[in-house]
Amino acid sequence: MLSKKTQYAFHALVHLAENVDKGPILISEIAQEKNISIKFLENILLELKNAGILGSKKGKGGGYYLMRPPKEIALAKIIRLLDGPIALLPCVSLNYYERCENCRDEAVCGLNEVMGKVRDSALKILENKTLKDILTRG
Amino acid sequence: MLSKKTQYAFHALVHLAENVDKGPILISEIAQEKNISIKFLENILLELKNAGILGSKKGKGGGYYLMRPPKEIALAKIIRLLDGPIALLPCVSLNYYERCENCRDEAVCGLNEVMGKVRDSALKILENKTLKDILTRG
DNA sequence: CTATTAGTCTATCTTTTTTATAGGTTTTAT
DNA sequence: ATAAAACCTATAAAAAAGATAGACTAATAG
Repeated sequence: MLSKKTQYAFHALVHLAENVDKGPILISEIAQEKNISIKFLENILLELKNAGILGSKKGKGGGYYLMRPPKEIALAKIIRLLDGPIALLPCVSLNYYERCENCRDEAVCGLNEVMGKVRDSALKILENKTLKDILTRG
Repeated sequence: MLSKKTQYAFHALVHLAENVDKGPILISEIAQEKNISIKFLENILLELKNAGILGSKKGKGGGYYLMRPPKEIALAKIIRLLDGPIALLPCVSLNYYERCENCRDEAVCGLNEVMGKVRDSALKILENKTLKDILTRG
């Protein structure tokens, strides 16, 4: 499961994407709209900003905004940033690989092989779907 | 990521599957072979037994054994038992569903839709691949 | 130039989950 | 009887998740 942090990030990003035309959006507005603790959200948005995904403006008329169009922000990027590995096992993670401590040889480990396939099938979606794809429909 | 508990369970089950012909297998043998804390493993095997996946025999000549042939034990079942939901969000989980607290209507939530697809693609593999498919190859 | 607004930064705290251990109990084979 | 081995319950230790606090900095309006 994704952490609350990542779940909140997605909802916040959706709100920002749905209001791109309105200039910077207040943290407090997002918090209220999406039912998220404002202080917790503050940290999350800051992390997204430090990763170059969001920009911000201080003072009156300030707030947060997307640095790129929604269709250029892949879901996988957000998950990896806030939650870490997408793979189910460290030994099949592309970005957070760790050697398996419990098997002799990963090259012939069937678990490794199957979990690699699960990772691929998840990535096929998460690398290609973007913020644009998760906006409210209808 | 799967918990250590679930990872250990898979490795233990593989060992049991690869030794089905040898009668009951000692916890201590599995622990040594797979490099797992024996006491931790004890709890895990007990849980698998209580779920009907393993059987056991006490006293001399005792140990654990599979209750069904490896090809009838789906990976999804093990994960759900020890780790809980396979889905990335509570609101798309089939077995551990919880309503989304952060969106107005799941029926039109794009995040819900995409994460549902990720769940389906993972389940397509995890429901169909069994213990037999993760035995050491070659 | 000062008051207000709003993000920035860092630290801490609480709770929950994960991982692991301890130690006695029961069952079974010999 | 004895020894082997699983059973059971409790607890502890460590890590991660979730949340909050408060002082600081930058921008804007007047």
